[in-house]
Amino acid sequence: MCQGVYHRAVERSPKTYGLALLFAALSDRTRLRLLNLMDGREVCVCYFVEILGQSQPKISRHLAYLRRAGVVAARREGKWMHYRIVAPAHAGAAKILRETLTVLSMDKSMQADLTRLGKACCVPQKASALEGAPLPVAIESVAFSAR
Amino acid sequence: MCQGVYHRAVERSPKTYGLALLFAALSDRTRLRLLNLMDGREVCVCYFVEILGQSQPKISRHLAYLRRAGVVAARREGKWMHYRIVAPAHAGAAKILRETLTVLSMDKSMQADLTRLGKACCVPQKASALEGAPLPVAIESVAFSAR
DNA sequence: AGAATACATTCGTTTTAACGTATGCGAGGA
DNA sequence: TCCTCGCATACGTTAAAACGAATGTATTCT
Repeated sequence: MCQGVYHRAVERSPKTYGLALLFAALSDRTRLRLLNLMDGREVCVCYFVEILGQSQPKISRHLAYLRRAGVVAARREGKWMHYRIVAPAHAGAAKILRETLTVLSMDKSMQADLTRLGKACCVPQKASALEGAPLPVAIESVAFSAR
Repeated sequence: MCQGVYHRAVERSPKTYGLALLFAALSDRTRLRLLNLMDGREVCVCYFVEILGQSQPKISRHLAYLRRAGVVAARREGKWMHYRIVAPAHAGAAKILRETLTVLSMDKSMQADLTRLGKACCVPQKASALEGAPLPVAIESVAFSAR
């Protein structure tokens, strides 16, 4: 408990602070990379760790931040946790998030992340850490289709 | 010197970090209010202090943050400093900033700020602190017209 | 039941942000 | 020239973010 901007946002003025909350969630490169990977699909945590090449607790903490900000939701499937993007309650925030995802999709390094996700899924033996992990699943229709 | 996200952004990876930088700039309610007031016009600092009802150093520091983030620019006119929104270098950031301004314009508290700005300009004697202060000037054509 | 797997959370530390207060500085005005 | 005004910046404090490392917790496997 006690998460900086998040907490200040929740306690104080009701209006527009939801927006500041969204922006705080988007103000970290790791979180932007996670969101980009989740754009249009539901992804298992182990893929994030593999693709971003960063520690599992770090990934998990950033996902928790996004979850508290109302930007993603989690679903358990056996041992695995799947994360997906959800539309924020604030309609304006939802618009901005969509715009952001579109902008991210044009970034070269973000495209590279997606490429690596594709490779990790098609050639799982190359990433031994992903043996048996459930593949990312497209969820265009679920909640927050891109574009 | 040494400004958190800003500095990390400048030093590290070249790509997409510009976006995280923009989002950091937008992740504060006071800064969102300032940007909303500057949407489509150039505004003198004294008006920000008057309208937001917050200390001058606080306003000034937030304006400096926005300036370092490449979101606003300042112009001196005698004793007064005028601030205006400029398009960020990153094209995607510019799109998102425009979207954000549009979303802000629909917020009730942001509209209230603009109303108070209008009143402060038309009835300067009511706000004695603004005697002689230069009026905000529309700058639709300059750099970053809304919508 | 016990071990292993896949994540989440906690702890302690370092970095950064936000703020009030005080001070500095440039541009008129007396 | 000194003084004031409008604003920027420095200082010190408090709160919060980010991280590595360690630990906790479901779930599955044997």
